[in-house]
Formats: sequence, C-alpha cells, structure tokens
Amino acid sequence: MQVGKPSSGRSDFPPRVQAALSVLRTQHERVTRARQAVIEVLDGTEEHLAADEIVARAEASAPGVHRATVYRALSTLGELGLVTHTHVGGSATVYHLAVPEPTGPATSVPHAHLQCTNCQAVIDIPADALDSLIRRVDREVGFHVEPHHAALLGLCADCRRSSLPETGQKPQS
Amino acid sequence: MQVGKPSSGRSDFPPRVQAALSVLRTQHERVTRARQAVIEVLDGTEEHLAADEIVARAEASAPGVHRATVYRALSTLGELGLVTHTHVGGSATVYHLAVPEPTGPATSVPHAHLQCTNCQAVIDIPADALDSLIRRVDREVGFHVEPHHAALLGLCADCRRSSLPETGQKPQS
DNA sequence: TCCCAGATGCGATAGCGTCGCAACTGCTTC
DNA sequence: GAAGCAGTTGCGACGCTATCGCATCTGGGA
Repeated sequence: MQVGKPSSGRSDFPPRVQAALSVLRTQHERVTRARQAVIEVLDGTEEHLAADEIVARAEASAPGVHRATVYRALSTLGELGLVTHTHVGGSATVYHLAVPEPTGPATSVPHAHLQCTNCQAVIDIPADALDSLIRRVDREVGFHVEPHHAALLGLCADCRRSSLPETGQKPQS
Repeated sequence: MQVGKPSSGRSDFPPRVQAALSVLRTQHERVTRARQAVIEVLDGTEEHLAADEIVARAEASAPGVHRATVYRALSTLGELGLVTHTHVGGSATVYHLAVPEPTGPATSVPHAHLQCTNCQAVIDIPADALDSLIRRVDREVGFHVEPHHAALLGLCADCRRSSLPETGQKPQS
C-alpha cells in the first residue's frame, strides 16, 4: 500500500480499485479520498472487516478520516453495488468489495456466511448451498432470500469437538 | 392477565407458564417476580418480542422491573432452554418461549425466520426448510447450523411487488 | 479560475446490551 | 414462624455500533 500520493487519475491502483473508481465516475459520484481509502482497504484483504476496522485501516491512505464518513462512504458504495455487507452475530456488520477481478471472475464469488456462536469465527460457504432453500421459500411464501446478507449461526467443527463436553466456556450469541 | 397476586405456588397460571416455573424449581433456580413476568409476557403472545417490548409488557405483572433485570432473566431462561432468541436485522434480538404446550406438541414448533430488509416484517418458516442446507453444511465443513438463531434477510412478497419499481423507498439493512 | 452541490469532520445523539455495586428477597434450615 | 445467606434485583454508568445536524471544505463541471 501507500504507493504514492492518491491523485484521482492515478493508474497504479490495483485493478479492482480502478474498476470501482471508474464506476464512481460513471455514476457521477465524486471520487474523494475517503471513498478511495475505503475501497483500497476492502480490496487489500480477504478478511471480513467491520466498519471500525475499516476506519482504522483507512487512516493509512486518508489520515484523520472520520467514522461517520466511512459509514457514509460504505453506504454510497453499497447503493452502487460496489460493496456488500453482512450482518454477523447480533451486533457487528462486515463489509466486502463486490467488484470482480477484471482479469477473470475468479475472486469474490457470491458466498454466504456461517458464524460460530462460540468462537465468533466467520466461515464462507458457496452461495449455491442455499439454492434449494431459496427456491422453496420463493415458491412457498414469495420471499426473495439474499443469501449473503445475514450470517447463519451455529457451532463450528472445532467448537463442537472441543467445547461441548463441559468446559467452562459459554456461547455468547 | 393480572388474575390475582403472584404467589409462587399459584395454580391459575397458563399451562406453559406453570411448566416453565416448575423447570425453574427443578433446576434450583429462584422463582422471582421478574422471571415470572417475563415468562408470562412470552406466553401471552405469538409475536416476536424485542427485549424492550418485553420490559414494557412486564410492567403489568412486575411494576418497576428494570431493563437489566429482564435481560438477565432472558439470559437465565435461555440457559435453561426455556427461551430462545433470534437475531433479526442488524440490531434487535427477539425472544420466544421454547416451552411446548403440555396438552400437545402443537404450538411453538421449531421454525426459522425471514426478515424483509425493506419493511422489516418477520416471517416464520418451518425449520425443515433448512434441512438440506443443514445436512450439506454439516457434511462439507462440519458446521452445525441452528436454523432458528438468525433470520435470513431478503425481500418479502409485498415489497418485491410494490417497492421495486422506483418508489422513493430505500431498504435499510 | 470560479463556483456550488455534494462530501467531510466533528460532536451529539440514539438504540441495544452489559457491568458493578448496594439493597433486597427466595428458599432452606432450624 | 424467624433467621441467614446466596442469588437476584434496581440503578446508573458504561461500551459499542451507527446515525444525524451543521458548518466547512472540495471535486469536478463550466
């Protein structure tokens, strides 16, 4: 990161960042330092980042960027379809860049999320695991499930093995 | 409601309330006014109640009951398996009484939840709608999904019909 | 370079939930 | 029926996530 000062026409951005910025321009949305920083942060990781964490990391390319600004940037980018968010647990929300690699549709394939109520780990699963559920719910109650939008809760393999026989641990969520 | 002053041995409680209270006694947990009130509130409705709403309704049988006390009661009842909770949207958590009618296993059948991100409505679906997903996830990643524990988000039938062609509405979650 | 709609920084505010602590009370024992 | 104590309650403070209003700043079109 920090490969130079962010000038909006800069061409040394990673491909997905460039793609996202050009969508902004196409949509007549302003390309600001805060938005660039948020996109760079999301592009630079495979993790599930909470807003908090995005603010912290955005400091690198946009020093002094404010929480509220990051929330607003995430909201704008979400409306443009550049970012998706997922509600995990009962509290935090995590964000993803929804821009495919221009070099091929390899990364950021649609996926759903599982979260362990014991260790809080978030696990990705292919979105198609929910296909039959989605079809059934659509057919029976006309509801359109967005599989990425909320994490399914439960116990991960590790926690099932280790914490079930009474250790002092207690699940949170 | 309010059919008399709450004395712990009282026998004019609805059957599920009595059943829940007797579980408390069996487990050597104290039967307090706050816990009784919470159980009565949950027994008295089919709605999905948030903690907030439970506090308000509990006022009837336990005047002055405090938010923190209701949260603690819900937590204790949850550990005993008498109450389950579901995370809906990104914020509120809703609670259910998990005590079956002693007269038959009719009500409080296991169910999962859908929530509309546009109108916030919560829809119940039979838990078995998730069965194949649960089996697949178990088989492939060893994760045990608890289908009631988090709502699946998406768009309900009404909102798909009415709000999709650009009305001014914007989804929240 | 000018200009202004739109974005930002900031602090205040709101909602949900938890914590520590002193006072109270179920429940057991006598 | 009274005593004692561990567990529960009431209360306010606190933490976290997220949003809002408003004055200031700035991206980008002319």
